[in-house]
Amino acid sequence: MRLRFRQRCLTALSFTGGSDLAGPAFRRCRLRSGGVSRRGRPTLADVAAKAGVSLKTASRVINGEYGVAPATASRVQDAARDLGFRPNHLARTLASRRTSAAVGLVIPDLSDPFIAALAAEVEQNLAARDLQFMSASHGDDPERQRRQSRALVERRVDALVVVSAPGDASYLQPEIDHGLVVVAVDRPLDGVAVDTVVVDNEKAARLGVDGMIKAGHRRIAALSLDSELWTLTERIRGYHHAMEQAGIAVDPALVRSHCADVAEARAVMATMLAADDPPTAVLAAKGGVGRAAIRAMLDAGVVLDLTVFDEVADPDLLVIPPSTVVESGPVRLGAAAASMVLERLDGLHGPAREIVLAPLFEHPRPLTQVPPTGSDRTARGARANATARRTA
Amino acid sequence: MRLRFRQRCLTALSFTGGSDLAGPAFRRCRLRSGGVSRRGRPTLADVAAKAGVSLKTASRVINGEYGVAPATASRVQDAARDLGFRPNHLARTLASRRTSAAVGLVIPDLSDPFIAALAAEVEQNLAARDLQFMSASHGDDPERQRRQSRALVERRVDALVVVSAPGDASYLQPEIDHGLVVVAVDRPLDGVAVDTVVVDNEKAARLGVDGMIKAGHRRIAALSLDSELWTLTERIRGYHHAMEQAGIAVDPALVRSHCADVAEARAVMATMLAADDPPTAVLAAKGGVGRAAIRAMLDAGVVLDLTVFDEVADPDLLVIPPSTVVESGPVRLGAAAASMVLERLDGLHGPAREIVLAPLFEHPRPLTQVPPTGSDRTARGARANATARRTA
DNA sequence: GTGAAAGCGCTAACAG
DNA sequence: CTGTTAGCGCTTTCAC
Repeated sequence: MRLRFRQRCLTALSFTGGSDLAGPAFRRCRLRSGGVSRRGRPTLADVAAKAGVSLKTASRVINGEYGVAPATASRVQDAARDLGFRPNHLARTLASRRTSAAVGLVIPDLSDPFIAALAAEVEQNLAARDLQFMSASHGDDPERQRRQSRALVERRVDALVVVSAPGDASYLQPEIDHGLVVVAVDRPLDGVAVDTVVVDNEKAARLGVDGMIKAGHRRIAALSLDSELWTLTERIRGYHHAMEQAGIAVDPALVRSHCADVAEARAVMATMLAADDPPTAVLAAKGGVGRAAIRAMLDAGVVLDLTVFDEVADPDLLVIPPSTVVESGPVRLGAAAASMVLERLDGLHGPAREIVLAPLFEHPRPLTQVPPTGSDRTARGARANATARRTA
Repeated sequence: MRLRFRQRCLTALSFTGGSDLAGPAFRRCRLRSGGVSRRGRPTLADVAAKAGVSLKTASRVINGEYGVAPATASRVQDAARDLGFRPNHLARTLASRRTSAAVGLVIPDLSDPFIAALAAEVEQNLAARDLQFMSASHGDDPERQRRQSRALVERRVDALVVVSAPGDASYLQPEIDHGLVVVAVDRPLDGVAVDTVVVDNEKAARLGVDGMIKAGHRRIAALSLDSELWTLTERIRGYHHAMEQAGIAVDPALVRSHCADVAEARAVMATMLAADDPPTAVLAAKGGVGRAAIRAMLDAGVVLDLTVFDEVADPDLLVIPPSTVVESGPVRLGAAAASMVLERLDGLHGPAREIVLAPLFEHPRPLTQVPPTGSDRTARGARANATARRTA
């Protein structure tokens, strides 16, 4: 096959000499000769000339306007086809004083499946309205977010959908004043009042921890990353609320909300499990942290109840499935954000709107019911067998 | 916190009255008054007027050119800041006769983690060169791919990176002739000779199956989806080659390369497992199909050796980890594609280049060694215990 | 039915 | 150091 593939490729039309770009500045080297573009794209004027009509007539045909004799129209169409004419959307936007029909997506990182799912949904909803979609990643760096937003504004996007990095974003206010539509999704945007769609992450964590408390757990660990991310801090707040409401004193040794990375989370979990008084259940504030906890449990040979967030891909197929999965639902977030954008673009005025979605819960595995007797049960007491369960 | 969030949002600067867009056509309603744009963005002319200088001087300052008196320069800068001026990249592109500094990514679906990882890598490499990135999904529909490509060309992207739908793409040839850089990644592009970076999928499958044969398997099933996708058909070819080379007659009952979807793949696998003469190992040509096979094994209470593709997220954490994972490596594919684009944009001429990467192999679980005696071993004979393994 | 002229927001030569 | 004149590729008046 290796061979076949090579063949197919190399017997195809020979390469036409490469791009007409040269030098790091990508300057077009366009040599005019006789009034028609040498290389580079033909213009509407070229088409008009070839068809022997005026610019305006050519324009009418290309835009499907009425009032052109059929014969003239087809002459123009032939010329356009022969020349490989493609209308220049940039010039069109400029001349028509219309908007660019493009929307920018400012996100942390496209390679995160949660973000990718959200982005895909936004794109699909916008594509249905012929809006082009440009994305720019900021890697949770506020400064990069600012630069990326600026770049998109300079390209005159009609709207910005933002999954924001932490930090102030009031630099967007002037753009909003100048008519830019901004919608915050998954995380609120600080310093500007814009349409927002988020999930109640505090409640999500609170209910998750509550479920574990109801199952009899009292020693519940909480793991998160060292980050100012709104979603993460909300989840840790939810943990504390749930414990407080249940009248359980939080053991500081069980709360590590500032792990540097996933590897540290795993080590921290291992240490907790090896301690005299290990937790019997865990809240992991982020997908990767949850998987780190699972690895630590695997290493220690124990199975604790576990609440994780946004474990998008088949949590029930994990060796130790989490007992509770909280989903923000990237698809519904993306869909809601897209529809807010469209409404604003359609002329909706009025104050910033806020949608707070309820978190979604899944239980790939039933919680281990911990008998309410005694309070210093060990991790080993809560052990369960990973192979005991079976999925539908 | 629910409360706190509301507060923070609603006490922020009050919403300024919405976008300046109205009606479904998104036409700007821009009322001029006294020569300065009422709403809509200020132009360089506005800045120049406010600073009391000519257009060209303002332009010089905005572009950081030399030869402007410091006092003049700062007056212009102040004016620009006060007005909230942002250069119009579209107009700039048009006037300067330079390229748009944008690259289009034409992909099947952003929500696929493999594609998302590839896209993220392309974006990152291009962003480092200040190239804006636009993506467009085609959902493996050739007609949509054509439309999306056209839309990107009309926006005058400098290059197109394509993870192609099946089918002819020779409609790109005129664009290439007009200077568009096109790079195919992960899957070759039919009908045009362009720079290409793919993985040798035939070899990937062949080696994967070969490994299972070497472990003693003879009844090896192959599962794939009903699709013309190059990657999938290559993998099925690889399966047949491996079997042929080993002199094993392929049992047609074990090859189902045209499942309609993942659910059907699961059912097919279940049927195979329940048959008198079940397979002892499986090749699943795609991530989702692999997980379907795992579910079927789980249902049947057996663990067969399994080769899967592109199981990006922690295959070792699956209940039944595949014995072999073949990775195309979305990151290296994306990086290679990006660098090919950059080289062409930097003026590299010459024939289409082809990079064929070797597949990457991982073994989350050692293969079950099947004794070479007898040939009608049942699935039950190859059973293993999922809990016996432990990961590093 | 068709076309000429003006201009979108900017840069690119040239002059002063 | 600064300004003037063209024009990018297209749409938009408004006239023929």
